[in-house]
Amino acid sequence: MKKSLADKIEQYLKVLIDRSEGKQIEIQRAELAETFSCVPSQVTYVISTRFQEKFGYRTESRRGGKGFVRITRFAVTSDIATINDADKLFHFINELVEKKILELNEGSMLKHIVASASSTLNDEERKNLYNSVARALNEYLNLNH
Amino acid sequence: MKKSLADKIEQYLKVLIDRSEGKQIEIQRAELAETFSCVPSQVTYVISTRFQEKFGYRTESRRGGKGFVRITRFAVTSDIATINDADKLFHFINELVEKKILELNEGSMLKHIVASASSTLNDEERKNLYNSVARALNEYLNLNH
DNA sequence: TCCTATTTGACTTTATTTGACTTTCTTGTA
DNA sequence: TACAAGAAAGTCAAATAAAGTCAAATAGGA
Repeated sequence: MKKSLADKIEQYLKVLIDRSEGKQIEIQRAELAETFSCVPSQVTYVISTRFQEKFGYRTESRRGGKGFVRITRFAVTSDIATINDADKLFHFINELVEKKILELNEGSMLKHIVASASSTLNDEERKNLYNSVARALNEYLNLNH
Repeated sequence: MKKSLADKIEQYLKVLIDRSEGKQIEIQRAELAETFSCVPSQVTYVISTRFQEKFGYRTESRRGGKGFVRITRFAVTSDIATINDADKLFHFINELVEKKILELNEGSMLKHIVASASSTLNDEERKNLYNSVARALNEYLNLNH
């Protein structure tokens, strides 16, 4: 995938978080913008689109001198309950692939299973399936990683 | 039969997929249209008529800057229709692991997901899930071995 | 001819990038 | 202590980049 600037900044931050103690980092918006030669609001954009609560991140910040933006990842697991459509589930699976927790092929396989299985279900059943798979996958990963 | 433009684009994409790692490619619609000197919606047309689920392809996309269209192929086959309960499916998975077609942990993951996810589904949904997983596995196997 | 598949293009929706302006802190100084 | 200056982050809207939709026009085959 051709990476947009937003994608690169996202990836950079995720690596920092991965390597951090406590899955938490503090950055200075202006400094990060400097690093990527972009305007500071670009950083705000990335944070507000990619590090939302529903993706398992929480952010805090402070303005003024010695200001900062703090990003905390809470266990990948805690927002599983909200996965009830194909987009969210696929997003979840894609993230696992990105993080190298799943292989590309494993991700493809899972996505196919879901797409295939859901095609004969009604809306209610489908939601159920998406959520069940997300829970089950998460459960499995918790046990094995 | 004279090849239409749509046919040529289809063929081109299939070659790309064949040569790709993981039977998955990402293209930019506008760029491909440029290559074939046609309007972008022509590409959309090709993708929506030739790369459907029923032909063994799945697509995802993103609009906006650095957007893309991702096409993934999974092979389609048909003689696993009989797998419709947990025992048969688990037996099938175990065999694949024994034959070293699946890794031990891949097998575990699938069994876990299936067992766990199926517990919240009704009978009809459950059968569906078992069969879908069997099919997906078979496809996975066709692609990678 | 009639039907279906293809081609084209105008318009829509979504995502990203940029920058001007606003708000909120911290710190130094009277 | 109060206040002004400066440092950071936030907001918002415009500009740009890509993909999607839909329907009209055209081409090709039975």
